[in-house]
Amino acid sequence: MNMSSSTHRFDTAIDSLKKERLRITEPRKALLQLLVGVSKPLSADELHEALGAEEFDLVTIYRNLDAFENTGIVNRMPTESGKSLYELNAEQHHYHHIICRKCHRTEKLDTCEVVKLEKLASDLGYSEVTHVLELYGVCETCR
Amino acid sequence: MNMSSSTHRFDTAIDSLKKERLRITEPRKALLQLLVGVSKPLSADELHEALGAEEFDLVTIYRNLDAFENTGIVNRMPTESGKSLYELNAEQHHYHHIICRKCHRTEKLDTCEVVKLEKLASDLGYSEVTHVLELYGVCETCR
DNA sequence: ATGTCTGCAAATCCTTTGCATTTTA
DNA sequence: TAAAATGCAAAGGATTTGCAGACAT
Repeated sequence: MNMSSSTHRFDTAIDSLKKERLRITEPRKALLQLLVGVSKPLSADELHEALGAEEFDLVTIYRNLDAFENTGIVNRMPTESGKSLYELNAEQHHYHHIICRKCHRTEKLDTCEVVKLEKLASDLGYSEVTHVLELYGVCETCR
Repeated sequence: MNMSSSTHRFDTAIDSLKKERLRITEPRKALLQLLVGVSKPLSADELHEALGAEEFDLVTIYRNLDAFENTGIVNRMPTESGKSLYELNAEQHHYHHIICRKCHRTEKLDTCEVVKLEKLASDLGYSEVTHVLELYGVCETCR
């Protein structure tokens, strides 16, 4: 992730906020800055910590992640453990993750083979079809 | 789902319990009976309700679903809403669901195209690879 | 100026844990 | 009868809500 690409992703996100008439506040800027620079999905709590914890309230993080999700800026994904992870919605490229059950190491898998299933679903009459797909396993170092 | 197939699935599940030295109790029999006869994944709470609610404690449902998951009798899947759904593990046939965001109607999609991704993950050195995949959309009647 | 966003506190929802009692094998 | 499972009560963790004050437009 080089600087100009992060900058671009940040600007794009800010534009989305403006288009939705959402205000450009300090917490929102900081959260977006963080999200564009990060390479794996993080929980609300991890994002809160990464921002300094005392800086902004956890509730604000939740509310903004929610707002970001609604405007399509971030993707939320529920995990095996029941807690959700968030990542910037990389429109350009759709991928999934493999997550180690023990150390929670996370790596990208840069293919998405679910297109056929989505087609099946829309053939059944469903619209706005999206999916949540995560792979779980035990990584080499944890085995 | 005809009677003999339910019966068979029930017996198979009971056998798994015996093999794991888990005891065959009233709540477990009732829960399995329910699970084999049901066609879509249900939450712990829904299962509890379906069993009569006063019959057994919700905690018992949770503990048994957990035990069943560990012995491979049921699959647990986290959902967009943060709550988990459970279904009998149909070893014979792997499939996923499409869930309506509004009415929560659930239908099976009888293909799984994720095999390639799992292979990718094991090539990365991960073992015991499994996945969670759910599709979300808005069904015809809700649109 | 006004409607939106924030922080704080408290509530809610789902799930888990502790412990005394009952039940299964 | 010993180990495991249950029920009840209470704790826990993640997320949401209410409301008064602060801030962006």
